[in-house]
Amino acid sequence: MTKQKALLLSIFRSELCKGQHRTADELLLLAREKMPGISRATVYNNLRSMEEEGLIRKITADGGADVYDSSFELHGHLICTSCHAIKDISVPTLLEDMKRIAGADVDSYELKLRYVCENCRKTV
Amino acid sequence: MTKQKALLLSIFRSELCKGQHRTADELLLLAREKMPGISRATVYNNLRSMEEEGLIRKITADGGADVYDSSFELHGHLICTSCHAIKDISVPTLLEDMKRIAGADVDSYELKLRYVCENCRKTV
DNA sequence: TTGATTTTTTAGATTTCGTCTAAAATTATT
DNA sequence: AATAATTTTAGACGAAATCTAAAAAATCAA
Repeated sequence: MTKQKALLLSIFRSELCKGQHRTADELLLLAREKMPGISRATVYNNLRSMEEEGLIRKITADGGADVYDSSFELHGHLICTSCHAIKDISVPTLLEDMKRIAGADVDSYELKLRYVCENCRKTV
Repeated sequence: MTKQKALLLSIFRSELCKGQHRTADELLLLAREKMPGISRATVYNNLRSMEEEGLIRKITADGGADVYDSSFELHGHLICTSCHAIKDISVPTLLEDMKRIAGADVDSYELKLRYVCENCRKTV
């Protein structure tokens, strides 16, 4: 385990990322506060390996950059089509349901639910 | 309705796109067979407006380019993590289930199920 | 229809995000 | 300690999509 990867893991486990969804670029900036010279490629390399190890989860966002979250549990995302805010949502039986419907061994899923959040609903 | 947009719609409704998932670039090439001068920007413009009108659906792919499909019904996608092939899957009650679980008016969803397709399972 | 207004198209530049490269540094192995 | 394997680094590179400003086309109004 390199210092760089350990740093990224600690960032994910810190309050900085609790319940948050961070872009690679944000994570690069957070990492550089502790380790100024860390390279962009290193952040991307480690994000990839951490995702492959199941330590973090990548959400392929619609418009902008991909976003990472640190929670271990598989879950869905509510995405506001107006302000683009993302909220986690637990969907307990979805994986099992999908295995049954698909008739195949589904390994994981990515579920994005589009809606308009309360805030935006008010201010429109 | 411009000729360009009409052409793109006809391509989506033709056999060329039935049950297929096409990238913007593929659609540009298909369009240029009929209208050689059509611009890349025009294809992107119209894909966006057609998606906003609900005529087509955009799937933000993990690695490569976004992909569009022409089917009207909301549905999920089974994506093979080995060969990246995409298959449609009908998930009848998902939208209603999600509205209930989220306690909010979910407008639509994007569901990607990761699995290894039969072909790839054999050849590993 | 004619002229004015709005919308769309076009070509190419630009931006954004992420990957690749090759050398240097670090880490692991013998 | 010497060798091998892995990771980091800086910056170049690439793919995908958006932006720009001018031209063309479509729409609207009289």
